[in-house]
Amino acid sequence: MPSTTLPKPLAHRTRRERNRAEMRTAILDAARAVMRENGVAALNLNQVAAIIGIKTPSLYEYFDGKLALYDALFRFGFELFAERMNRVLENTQTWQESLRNAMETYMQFALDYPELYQLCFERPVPGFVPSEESMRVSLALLESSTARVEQFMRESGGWLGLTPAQVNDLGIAMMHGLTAQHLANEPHLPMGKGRYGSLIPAALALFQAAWNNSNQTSRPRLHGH
Amino acid sequence: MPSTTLPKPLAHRTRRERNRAEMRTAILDAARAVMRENGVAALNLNQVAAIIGIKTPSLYEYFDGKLALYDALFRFGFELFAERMNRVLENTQTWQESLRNAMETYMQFALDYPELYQLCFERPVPGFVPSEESMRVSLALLESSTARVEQFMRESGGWLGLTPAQVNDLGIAMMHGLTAQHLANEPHLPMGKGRYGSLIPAALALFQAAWNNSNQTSRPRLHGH
DNA sequence: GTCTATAGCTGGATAGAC
DNA sequence: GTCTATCCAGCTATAGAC
Repeated sequence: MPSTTLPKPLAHRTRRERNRAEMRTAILDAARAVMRENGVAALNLNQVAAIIGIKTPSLYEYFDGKLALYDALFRFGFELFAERMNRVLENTQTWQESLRNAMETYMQFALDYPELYQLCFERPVPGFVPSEESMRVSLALLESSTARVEQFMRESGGWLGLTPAQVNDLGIAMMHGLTAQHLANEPHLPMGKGRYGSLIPAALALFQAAWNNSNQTSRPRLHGH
Repeated sequence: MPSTTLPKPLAHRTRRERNRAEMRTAILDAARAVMRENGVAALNLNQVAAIIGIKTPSLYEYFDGKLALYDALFRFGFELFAERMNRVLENTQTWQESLRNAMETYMQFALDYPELYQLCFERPVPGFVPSEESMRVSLALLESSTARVEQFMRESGGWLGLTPAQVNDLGIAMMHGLTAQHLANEPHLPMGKGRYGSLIPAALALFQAAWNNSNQTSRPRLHGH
């Protein structure tokens, strides 16, 4: 029968008929599923292979080993995060908007991709050192963030006598603290719900109040109401 | 020589001449050393045994296994932390003092005992569930903390319209965020130094400013200057 | 590229002599 | 209580046939 020489429909193609790139993403997806189930540190190549229907040695056609897999995931995670964060900050006008968007994006990322969040921001894998390229992404993000704070502070005056970098770090600490506590205590609840998940507005109010206070004591109020 | 029948000086006694309680604490100490070196998740019974100069099977005379060891360490860590925290909060008068002491104690504990801090507050061990007794210590601490905040808020009026529990959680998140970032980035620096380690005063200023702001907008200022 | 087979290692835990 | 000897499981990684 000549019909067997026709290409099968996409939906019927098995994994081993995919191309290299598709296989790599399939492997990364499977690895993420395993990490979500067992914890990031308990990534297991046998399980990964089983999920996508191949045998463990075949993985080595696509990745050099377990650490290479971690590295690819780390990079992927940071790029995904940076993309989200930059997109969301791109068109914000006020520092209130920026801070709010940053906090919500950070927590939402942790909820959407807990395995990537833990790998990228909590370093739970002993002996794993991320590649330099990933660190560059991280550094660039931090710098643009500080620059943004600096810009806002130039426009609006002092802020408790802190430098822009300090204000930025304070925001990061708050953001990370809320997210870490939310993930540790109520990871099943969406952002906005639960003991810590609901506290982003409160955190914003904290910064807002401090800003109000700083601006009315450090110099004359220009726009009282 | 009859002198050999005399008891050896304490300093010369080998570990196997100690009693049961001493052995248990020696094992726990060795386990902590291993966790500090390899990471909390990479606790290894062979290494533990080697450190105190016994063979691995002998450990089972004192602990039922690896998980039992984790559990004992978790409990020990939480009791140590609660003791420190309660002692330091006992005689504080103002909320400023309390918050400052709590933050400093939390970060100092993380620096003094990074392995216990990670085990107790970051849960890096897949499959390990702490015992109920330890959780009771944790819960009691949280309750007394919230009660303290409630007391302060009764005396000084509203706080950005937040409940005492919310204010408490906000403080915990800030405290945890600063500490986690400090440990992740500059664990070698003491408290008060470094990007995040130096930000406790800034965090206090943030809460102070918010308190000022809240109290002068929600009701007339009684003691202006 | 995928497989089978297997090497090689690590590490937790047990049996039983002393 | 401590040891030696050993088991067993799990996992990474490689060799070599197909």
